[in-house]
Amino acid sequence: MATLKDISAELGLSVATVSRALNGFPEVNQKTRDKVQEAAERLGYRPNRVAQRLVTGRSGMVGLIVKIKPDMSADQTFFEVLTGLTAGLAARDTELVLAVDQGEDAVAPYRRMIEKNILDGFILNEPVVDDPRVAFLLERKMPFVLHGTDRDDPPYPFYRIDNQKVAADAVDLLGHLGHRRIALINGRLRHHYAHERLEGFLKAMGRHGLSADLVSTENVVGSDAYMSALELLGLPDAPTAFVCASTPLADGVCRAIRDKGLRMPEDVSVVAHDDAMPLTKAVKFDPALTVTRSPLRDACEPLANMLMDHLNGTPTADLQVTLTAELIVRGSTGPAPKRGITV
Amino acid sequence: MATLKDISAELGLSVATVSRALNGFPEVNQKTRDKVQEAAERLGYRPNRVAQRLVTGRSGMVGLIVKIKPDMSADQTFFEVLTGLTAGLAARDTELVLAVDQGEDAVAPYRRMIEKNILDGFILNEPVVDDPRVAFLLERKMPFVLHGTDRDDPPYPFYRIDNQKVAADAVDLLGHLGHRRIALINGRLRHHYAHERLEGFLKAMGRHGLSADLVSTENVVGSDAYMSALELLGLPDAPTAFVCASTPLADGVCRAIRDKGLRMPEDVSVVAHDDAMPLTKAVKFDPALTVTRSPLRDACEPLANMLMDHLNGTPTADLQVTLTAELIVRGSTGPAPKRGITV
DNA sequence: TTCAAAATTCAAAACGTTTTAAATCTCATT
DNA sequence: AATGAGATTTAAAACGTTTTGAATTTTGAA
Repeated sequence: MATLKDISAELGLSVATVSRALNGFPEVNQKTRDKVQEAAERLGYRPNRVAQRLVTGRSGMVGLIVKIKPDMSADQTFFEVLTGLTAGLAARDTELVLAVDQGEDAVAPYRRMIEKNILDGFILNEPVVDDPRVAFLLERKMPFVLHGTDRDDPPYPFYRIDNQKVAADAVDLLGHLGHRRIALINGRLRHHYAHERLEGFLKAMGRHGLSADLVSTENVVGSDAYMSALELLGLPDAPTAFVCASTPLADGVCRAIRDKGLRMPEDVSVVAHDDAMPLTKAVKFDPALTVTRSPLRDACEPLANMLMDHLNGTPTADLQVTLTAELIVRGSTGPAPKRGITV
Repeated sequence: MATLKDISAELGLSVATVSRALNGFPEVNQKTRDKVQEAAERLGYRPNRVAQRLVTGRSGMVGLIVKIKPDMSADQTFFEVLTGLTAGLAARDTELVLAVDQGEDAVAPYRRMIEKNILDGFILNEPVVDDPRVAFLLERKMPFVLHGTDRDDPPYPFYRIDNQKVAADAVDLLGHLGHRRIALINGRLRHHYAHERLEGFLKAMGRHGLSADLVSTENVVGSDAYMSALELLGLPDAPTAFVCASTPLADGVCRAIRDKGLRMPEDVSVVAHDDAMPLTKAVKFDPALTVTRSPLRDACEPLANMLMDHLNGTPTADLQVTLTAELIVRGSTGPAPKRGITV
């Protein structure tokens, strides 16, 4: 493999000039630059990244630690995330190193990777409230970006959606349609996003002068949501609308509505948040699902770029991005039924 | 971050001695070694891998390029592979770098990674016949190990199962049970393993003096196998037994058998090869599936170790492993029915 | 023609480790 | 006390790059 020295010997130039010529420094003569580039091409020169990294102090690698949950099998989502991240990182000449979290202590794999001393930073996802990984990385001063947040006023770079607004938009839509009894089918409160959704829901309900007594949390999969919805629909003052934290949860809710002999949207309306995972497509629902939409895959490249910017010294304040999810009204929402429903 | 120089300054020793002490060289005085280790501990010394790699010429990273097929969603398998590989590599202080193959030319991502000049080797899987990636890596003299083979007499390290024997064992079992009309439901012949299975099937059928005219290839998913089996079962001289290349294919075959109003194993026997993927479990079949079994996840750690050995100069001949799959007889196979079946 | 300024190039240091070859130390033998 | 073998340590080179500070060449004006 040709080195800078080979090129410099070939052309009778110093290594420094060759380096600068190839790296586009302004102070090198155009003729020299041309010669150097030609020779580099001819000799098949490829910079030795290891040497570059030794001198720049960067490893050129960032870590992603994937948590393997025994119950869930990886869906296409994971590959989308992977594709997005590697694409974004490749554009900045950085590699993605993968490790596997096998359950134990959440920070253990991060500690291991840090001690190996080969990573410039991390990409974190699926934060829980006051995530211990976040605390650990902050303490060790290891750069990272978070997809989502783990607290209300985070001192680190993140890329998230406005989860309060997600819930509020859903409530506003349903409120304007005349619904008074609106239920929330939320995820696990250990996730910060679930907290935010709940808060947004409560505030919006308050603005509409509605009582927010129909709240179910800790729903993980569709069948949880199914059970929760069934129970809520059995109440004397049952909901006429559901706000769901995800499309899989909405799927469970829709099943419950059907099984109760109710129609959607005539009897009950449903709004869900849609991360646009390939498995449960909102448009595949019957009727198609009204959603707040924010494709997960859209987050990957920004995340990669933000991490690189962070490493290059961009101040944290400039790396805190909150997106607004788009509200897409489809067939699963309609005007509130004229009177209460009894089953 | 403490360096060797810091330790050497601290103790008034030379950097060389410190390095040797920490790396367990025999020529350093025990007292010195103790002092060095204590100081390293105290100062929190971690070797700078980049520097190590610059001098040793190794990057300490190997690549895995995952091919994303738009149709299939990743099953748990991928995570098992990932877990196995990272565990095996971590034990040898090596990281796994992931890249994504987005469809284009099969060798393109390998070329990209090679030109980046940061990988010591590759792990390849799912080879096709005369795999272009293999040809490319051989030509570039880039070390790799292959899970499976892409040709009959491979000049590279591999870890595979004896696919001819897989098919032969199935045929032998069925032959001894009195079956004369045995069908093969095979995968795509572009995969070398499918070739080998076919060859083993044909040879074994020949040994039993049976005509191997019931062969279906190019079955990718269960529904393909369903159609193929349906067609074969409609023939005048229909099969009384099926040999299937995988459990998902066996699932399709079983559906076809049921839909034809036939019983398993009374009317038709089924044997499949079982890579022990979590999605389609052989024991979940009714009756449980007779299989040749060879868990995919068992291959991961050996593969990682073989690649490391390969990098360390172990001759290729010592790194060509062929395992025999275990034959597990369960309820899906029984004696051939007394007379032919007509539907 | 001369000289200062600008443009360009250079030599050398630095990054943190491993490894080679040489130097020093220790200690038993003469 | 001198010798020499063995044990231990050292200085320095090497890996391939970037970068600093100095040196050289070129340019343009006086």
